[in-house]
Amino acid sequence: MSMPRKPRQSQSVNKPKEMARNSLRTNVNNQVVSSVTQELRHLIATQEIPPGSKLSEVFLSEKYGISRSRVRDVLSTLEQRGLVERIPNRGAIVVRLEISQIFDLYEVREVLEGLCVRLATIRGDSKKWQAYLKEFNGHLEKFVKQGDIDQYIAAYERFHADVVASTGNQILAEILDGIFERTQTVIRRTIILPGRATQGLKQHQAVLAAMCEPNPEKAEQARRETLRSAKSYIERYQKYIL
Amino acid sequence: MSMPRKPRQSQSVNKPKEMARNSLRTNVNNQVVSSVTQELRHLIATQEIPPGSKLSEVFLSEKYGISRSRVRDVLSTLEQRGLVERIPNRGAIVVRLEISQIFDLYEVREVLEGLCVRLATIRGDSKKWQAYLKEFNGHLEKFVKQGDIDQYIAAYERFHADVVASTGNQILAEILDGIFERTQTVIRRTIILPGRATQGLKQHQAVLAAMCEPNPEKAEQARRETLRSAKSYIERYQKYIL
DNA sequence: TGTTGCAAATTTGTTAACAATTTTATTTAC
DNA sequence: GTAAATAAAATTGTTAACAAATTTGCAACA
Repeated sequence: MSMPRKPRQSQSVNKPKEMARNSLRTNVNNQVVSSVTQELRHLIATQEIPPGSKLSEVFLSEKYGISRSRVRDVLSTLEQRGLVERIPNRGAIVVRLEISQIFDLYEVREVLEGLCVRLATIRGDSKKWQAYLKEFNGHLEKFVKQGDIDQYIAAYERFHADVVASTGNQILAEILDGIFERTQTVIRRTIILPGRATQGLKQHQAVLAAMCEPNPEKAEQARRETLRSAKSYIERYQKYIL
Repeated sequence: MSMPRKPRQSQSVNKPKEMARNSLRTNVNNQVVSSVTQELRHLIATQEIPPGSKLSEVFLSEKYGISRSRVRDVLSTLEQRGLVERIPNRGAIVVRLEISQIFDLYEVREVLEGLCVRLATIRGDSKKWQAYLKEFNGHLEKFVKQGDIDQYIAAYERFHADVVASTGNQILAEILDGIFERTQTVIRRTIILPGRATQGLKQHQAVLAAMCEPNPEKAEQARRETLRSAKSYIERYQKYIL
């Protein structure tokens, strides 16, 4: 009734010119643009570019050697991901997370991460979780006691990525990714609060133990408890986090 | 460390030229672009533009009277929302939802909608839920028995919007919105399956009863049960839905 | 008939120039 | 000196023209 062409039936069997599908020029340019997006996402998430910073179009276009139009595409992406706010005729600035939004994000994160470990327990390989549990009980505990937070975080992030992948749920993965990049700084600031790393480790161990049984519901509950706990730390120490 | 300008301290108290902040031209154009986005989102979500349809840039630019660049902005937005797939040099086509993605969406939806009613029960006005319960027990039941599905859906959507708003969680609202527009057709096709509307109504009544008590956890569990039930209907009748 | 090759037309991707707005710098008046 | 007015510079928004790729139409040929 309104569209130019109806859907096409799934193409004839052999595709004659599949080779040219991803042409050189377009592909290279796409790659550049998405790598710039990737880099900016990272720099903003880690606050290497702090909230409130202005992202100038000409500056970025010169820095990354792409045209201003491409930069605008990047900024649109960042805007839709909630990392940047664009004010008409005044440009793009890195958003500053309100404390209320942090709590909102944690409420959502709690149920999604809970779902995550439940599905991973059901669908993932139990032996894998046993290996992680060993790691968490072993040298990770030492790292935490020694205050080597970076090692702890790195190991945890590997585990987490593995859990998400094990769910086999792409939608879930994407949503969690979006939440993660908005809470990354908060997470890192929470983990260094007094007693938090130790408590967090203990809670992760509980989650892993449930995953090994395997007891999906128990793992889900344990994971949710972890996040409620983190949230209450943020509430208590919010002056130091923001 | 790398950016052109550091964040600016929150402006001096009086803002001299606030009037011109949203200038006419920019504002009008923004409005047009976002209304086109809005319309296309709706047309795709309701499958008035069916999956597989090609969205031609020149066609859309002529139809809506905007330049091709603006159309491309719209298409980027639709792409990021997962409604459209863009193939380099070949254009944008409306995505066809895989059955596995539908299940993924329902898994996520289950926990998020559960969270939703729990928070609404805690934070919303109990009297409001009592009014809805009355409506659901009264003439909505008649609508379902008479097979007046449109009335039923319309009433339910009003209730749902109210629940989401009552959570006061903007993040949750946005994510659910994104999920909703991708599952809208599935929802409408599920509701007309034999016995589904009646069962669904009964389950909604159970949710509302729990919200009236008020018993947040019970409401959450009931809501999740509703979605598991819908999901199993989809599994059983997937041949008729896709 | 149908299939291969080629040129024309269409469509998408990109950029550079222009327009509109905001910001900064300078001048002027008190 | 301070503040308002004004001009210049810088920045964002938009479009139109160009480049590159894909699709289509049409012969030529088996």
